[in-house]
Amino acid sequence: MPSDRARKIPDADTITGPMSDNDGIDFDIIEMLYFAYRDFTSDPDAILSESGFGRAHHRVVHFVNRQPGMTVADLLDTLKITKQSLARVLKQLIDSGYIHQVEGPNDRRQRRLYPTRKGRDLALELARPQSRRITKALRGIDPEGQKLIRQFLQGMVDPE
Amino acid sequence: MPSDRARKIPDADTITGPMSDNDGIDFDIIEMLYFAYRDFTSDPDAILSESGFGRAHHRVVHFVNRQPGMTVADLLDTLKITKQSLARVLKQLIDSGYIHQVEGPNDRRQRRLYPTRKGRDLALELARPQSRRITKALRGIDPEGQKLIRQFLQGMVDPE
DNA sequence: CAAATTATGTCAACAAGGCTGACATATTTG
DNA sequence: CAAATATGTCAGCCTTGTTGACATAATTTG
Repeated sequence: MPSDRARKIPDADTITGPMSDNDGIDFDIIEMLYFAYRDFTSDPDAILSESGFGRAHHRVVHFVNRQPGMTVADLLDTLKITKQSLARVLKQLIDSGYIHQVEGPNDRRQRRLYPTRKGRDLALELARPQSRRITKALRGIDPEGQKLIRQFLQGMVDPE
Repeated sequence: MPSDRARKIPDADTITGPMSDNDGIDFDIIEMLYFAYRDFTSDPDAILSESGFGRAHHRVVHFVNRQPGMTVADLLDTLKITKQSLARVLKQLIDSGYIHQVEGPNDRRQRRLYPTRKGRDLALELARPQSRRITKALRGIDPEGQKLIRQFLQGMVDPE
């Protein structure tokens, strides 16, 4: 049932020319970033959906494995989400044995986060296809070129 | 109320060593992609939230501006989402005058999508901060290097 | 031409993962 | 002791994805 609001002919306020890199805006890179990230996350997403976890769990597992012993506050700073959002997924990861909490050694209010063996294994399993994708994309690019790519990606991040 | 399940001392199943690039996995690039994309989308997100739109609207406005006259099916192929998801945001964009539908010239079932002036302006406004960010990240990288970056990003995308 | 296929729209329900606001508790700090 | 800090939790809301089912108009096919 195509909507009855479709016109037969473009009216005066219908733009027909494509937006292209002419305007000094690099639409190609903008789009490539979108597609690259979409596919980059698709591999772990597929693995996670089997365990009933999602992308949010992936991030938490990843960063806790990268920096075991980090506090909840560290994680909130890294992810830039609210503690209520974090609490939901963190609780599930703790309850299902992927992450342990340890009382802070100096400050007993803190909950230091550590992966379990199971948590480490999951993090590695999720990283593997992403690493494969990156390796493939870097194929044929020499170390200098790879350094430029890192520099570019780093330059895209807001300075802290 | 720190949970009563926090241990005082890491037990046997607590991994304390960080996951690092040793395992042949490039965790640095994995993380940089996450941070880069997060910040890359933050600029348009901030603009959109003022108009009551979200990231999904951004994508639709972007692609319709990139290829005016594309059909709904084209858009579904590009975004790889379901038509029900698309319908929600597309309807809002049409109702608020950012996008027009025109009956397909050969196939009258089709709804060709075109931006209005307002839609084009929005797409450009959203692209501008992203373009600025890219330009900044590319600063000091010569054309050959920029080509490698494009090659890398393209290589991250699944072949169609 | 009748039947099947295609392009699109729509209703309903559900899930993930963001958000805000408010409040509670334990611990540390001044 | 009072204030600040680290964390947890309840309740509700929003966006944006999902599935399944069904409807309509137009085109294509046998």
